[in-house]
Amino acid sequence: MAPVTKDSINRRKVKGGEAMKNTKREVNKGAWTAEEDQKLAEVIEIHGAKRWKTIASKAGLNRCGKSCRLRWLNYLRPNIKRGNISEQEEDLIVRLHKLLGNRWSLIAGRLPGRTDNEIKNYWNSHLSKRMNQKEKQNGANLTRQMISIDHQKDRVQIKEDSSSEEGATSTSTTSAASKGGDQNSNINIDVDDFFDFSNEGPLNLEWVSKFLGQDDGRWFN
DNA sequence: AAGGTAGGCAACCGCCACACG
DNA sequence: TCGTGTGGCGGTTGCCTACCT
Repeated sequence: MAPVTKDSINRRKVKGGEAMKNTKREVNKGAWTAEEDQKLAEVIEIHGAKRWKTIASKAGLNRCGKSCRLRWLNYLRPNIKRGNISEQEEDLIVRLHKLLGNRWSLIAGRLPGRTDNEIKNYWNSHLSKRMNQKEKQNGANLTRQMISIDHQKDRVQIKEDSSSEEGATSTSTTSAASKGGDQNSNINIDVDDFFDFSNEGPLNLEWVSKFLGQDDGRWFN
């Protein structure tokens, strides 16, 4: 299947933008036009990317603030990458998903220029199917590491989640270990430390491997 | 050639958390 | 403390294109 091209998307935008107007509430919905994009970008350049409701009104767009925010973050934002997800990025997505689950915003935070929406779409359309195939190949008994965050204690706990193909799931909790500690224990670490990426390169896989030590090879071939 | 189907992506929806008065 | 507004997030939908029969 050939990818949906940018041109085709833009053609769709114009057509859909007109067709999907919600006249009852006088709020535009559906695809964005190039004119709307330009207006939105101009207003954000002046006022900054905050107070989305104000931005929407200042731009003269019959859009809600949420729609403007989404459009900016997923499409118009500078330095945004679109398409052509590299093998390295793909590998990182898979590893992070194993660690974090469907926390797309957190995963996107590790991939500069990528949006949570793009990663979510990429996962749903590409990786999830391949993961399912891989899991079937590897047998019924799987071990998944699940992250849980204790907001009261500001701690992150990584649990091993053993599941079978029948869907039975049991979560075992063993004694806490220090960060990067015992291989057979759950890991209990500091939230700020865990999500502090300031000292790392954007695609540094070492910290992922620290938690997923059993996976030292690529996921897909 | 025409209709059906799957893939892919943008955008919307609903819920939740947080800030502020 | 409570109500309201706003932003953020994940799930889901809608629609177009390319491929298949």
